[in-house]
Amino acid sequence: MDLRRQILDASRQILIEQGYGALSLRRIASMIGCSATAIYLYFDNRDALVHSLIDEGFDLLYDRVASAAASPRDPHDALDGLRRIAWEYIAFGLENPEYYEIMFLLNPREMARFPTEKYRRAARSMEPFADELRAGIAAGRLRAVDPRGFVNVVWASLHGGTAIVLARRLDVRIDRERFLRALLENTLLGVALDPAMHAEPTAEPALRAVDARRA
Amino acid sequence: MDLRRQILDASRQILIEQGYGALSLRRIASMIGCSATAIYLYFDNRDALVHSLIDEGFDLLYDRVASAAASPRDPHDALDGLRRIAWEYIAFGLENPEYYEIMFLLNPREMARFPTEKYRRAARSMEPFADELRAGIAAGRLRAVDPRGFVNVVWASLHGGTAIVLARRLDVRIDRERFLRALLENTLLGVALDPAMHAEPTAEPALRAVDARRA
Amino acid sequence: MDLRRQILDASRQILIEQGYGALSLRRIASMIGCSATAIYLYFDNRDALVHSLIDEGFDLLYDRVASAAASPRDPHDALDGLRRIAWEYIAFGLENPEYYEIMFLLNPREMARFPTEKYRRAARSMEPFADELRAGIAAGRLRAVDPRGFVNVVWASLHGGTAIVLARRLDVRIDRERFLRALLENTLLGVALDPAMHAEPTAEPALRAVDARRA
Amino acid sequence: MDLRRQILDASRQILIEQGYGALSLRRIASMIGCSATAIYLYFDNRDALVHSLIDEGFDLLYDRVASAAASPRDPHDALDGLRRIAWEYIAFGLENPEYYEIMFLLNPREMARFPTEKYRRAARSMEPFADELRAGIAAGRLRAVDPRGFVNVVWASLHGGTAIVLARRLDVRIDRERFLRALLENTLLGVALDPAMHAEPTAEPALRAVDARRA
DNA sequence: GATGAATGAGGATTCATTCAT
DNA sequence: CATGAATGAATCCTCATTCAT
Repeated sequence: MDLRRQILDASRQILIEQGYGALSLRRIASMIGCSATAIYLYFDNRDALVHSLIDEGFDLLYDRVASAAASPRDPHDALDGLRRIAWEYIAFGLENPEYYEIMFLLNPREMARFPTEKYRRAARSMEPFADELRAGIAAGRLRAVDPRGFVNVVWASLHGGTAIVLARRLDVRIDRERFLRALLENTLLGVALDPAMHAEPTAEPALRAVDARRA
Repeated sequence: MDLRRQILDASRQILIEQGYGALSLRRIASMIGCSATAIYLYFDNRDALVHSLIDEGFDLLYDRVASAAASPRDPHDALDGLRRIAWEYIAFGLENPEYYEIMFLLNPREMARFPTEKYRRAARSMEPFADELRAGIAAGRLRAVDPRGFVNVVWASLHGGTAIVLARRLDVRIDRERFLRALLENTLLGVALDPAMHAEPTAEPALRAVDARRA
Repeated sequence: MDLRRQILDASRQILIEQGYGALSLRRIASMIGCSATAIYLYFDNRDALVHSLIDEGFDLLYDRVASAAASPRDPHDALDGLRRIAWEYIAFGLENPEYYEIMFLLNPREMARFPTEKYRRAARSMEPFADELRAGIAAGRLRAVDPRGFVNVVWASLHGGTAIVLARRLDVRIDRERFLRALLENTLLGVALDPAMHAEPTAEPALRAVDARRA
Repeated sequence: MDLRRQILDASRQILIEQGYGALSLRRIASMIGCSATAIYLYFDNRDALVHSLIDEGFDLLYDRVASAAASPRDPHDALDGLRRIAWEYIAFGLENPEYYEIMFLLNPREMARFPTEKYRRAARSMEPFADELRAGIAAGRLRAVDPRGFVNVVWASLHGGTAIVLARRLDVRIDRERFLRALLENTLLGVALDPAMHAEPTAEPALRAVDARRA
């Protein structure tokens, strides 16, 4: 019924199945079963449509990350909060490759048409992480580092890991979850007071879900 | 004269100036001044051309990284070798955005036509790093970790940092070099025996060169 | 409030600013702020709308020409009346390029859908001129010519001059007003009893106004 | 065989039969029987195609006018040369309405994309007339007037007459040829030494040809 | 080796118009 | 009186690719 919603969903599906390059108005229309011109009733043009998708993606990511930040955490594990937030970021990427693609992987040239400012919202996604970090430092649970700098460092690591997995560039013999967990743990070392705390990673529920879906 | 060479160079130039989306045979041909069909004499099709570029890129990257691994290092700094190699990877990405784009940033769906195996060569690029790592561990200069796992972790970090910078998604107020150095130092923490060794980052020559070129 | 009026006015404005090719229902509607379908409540279709504009234009032109014919004239100048009327025609064209375009310049094929008869009203616009001419001949102030034939000759001249100016095809080094006056004087030679009466053209108020508006 | 020639000819035919607004690449292609994209092998884009047509038209017009200027003339008729040249202009317009349309009648807004300079060639078409005029004045056969100014005046008249006829806006009860001849004679009055020379117009061969073709 | 001619599929977008409300 | 939803046809144009030369 809600054609606008249908358009956005069809776009995401095409993104998932065929990639950004295949996201044409015609294809969207034929997938929905409406005329290509109907899309113009809801979006000014193709870019505006992608734009809306990007906005949706950033909202979704922020909500997930923020809710992870709001969830209860292990009081005996100083890194637990950071870990949960970081995992949520990764899980978002793996569970919503179509959003992640247009939000973070889109060819820099392709996205030149989109207002740079929009992409700054990427940084906002890491704010809950920054808050958690500052709180930990203030409470003396975490090593004192420059919060802003460290947030970017963590973001880069998470992004790198997510991108590599999504692009299926990881050696098939490597267990994805172990890889991502090792990446995260290594990254968080920078604020860990006691490196000895880093035990073997256990099964990560968020990733299990992704695996199940993909299988 | 060597038309094949000209084609590849023109392709790279288009990639640099206009991005992957603009890489069309027609454009390549008109830039060189030959006919579009002439390209088919040297490449089976458009994909094969990109393929060759990717191959070249991987060769180039490997050479740089390998030569960094072969260069003399500070005997008093256990991380010096790893650092040099890692920096070389980053520098390659920043200096050759056109190669890096098709090698690592290309939309996963777009490149579905390329043999996945080819992309495994990405891993090979990190072999010199792995060698250095194993040597360090064997010599007791580095903390004992699973070399293969750690290499992937480092790769993810480097890739994330490089990708963020290339996509110009880093907050403009953040100094790029400091960001990348912090990222690298934080990543190498995992194998550092003595965390106290991490001093303030100094100017990084490789990045200076990139800056100069971009300016 | 009067939507019909608003539609017509918006159409004229689009005609002025963007030309006939840009006169689309969608554009009209968006300029007014109503729906495109609303236009169909007042006009059968796009053609009918243009039709109405043409009608308006012919009415406007006739009124101006007729009022020029009714204005007092120099009793010592036998051509004064003809001159005033002719100038009014030219001034109408230059001041209302949007009307003039659809009335007289519209591609003959484009307007095939409009009843040819409508365009015959163009001739009616010259009737005051014809009357003046007949009166002058009857009074012996003007050379005896076939009125109907001469009216068409004058019309052709005026139209040619107006069209050339509106299409901006006149060499920029040529003064527009002098050009038009020379054209008019030359045309009126045919009914002038004494060619010596043709003095230097003085400033023409009607054109001054147009100039002011365009500047 | 010569597709470029075919494209131009088909374009002219569409122009004649359906007008400028109907001149689309698809229509051209389907008329010829080739693909629409084939047109791009010979013309950069639609504008360039029209451009070529305009160039052809101006060349054709100039050739005709120039050859009229070169033809022998009645030594006893001071206006004979001017008359022949002017008629040739009119005849060109009536015989080649498709050329005349894009050269002189094209909507001013539509042709904004074409270099203004091109349209200056319109003036060049009147040069043979200007030469003849100057020669006549120099020889004392014609009344001394400002040649440049008078040329424009004549051009405006010819253009007006031609445009009115082509647009079929002339009252059907008026004989087209008589109308055009009257227009021309009246226009040439400005340089005639002896107004008494203007006899009844005789049949004009050029127009007969047009009539025959149209019938 | 290299080219020119040609194509079919597909790209985004605009338009006038209809219909149910 | 007015609208919103929707469409089909049309617009120009770009692309990778083929084929005969």
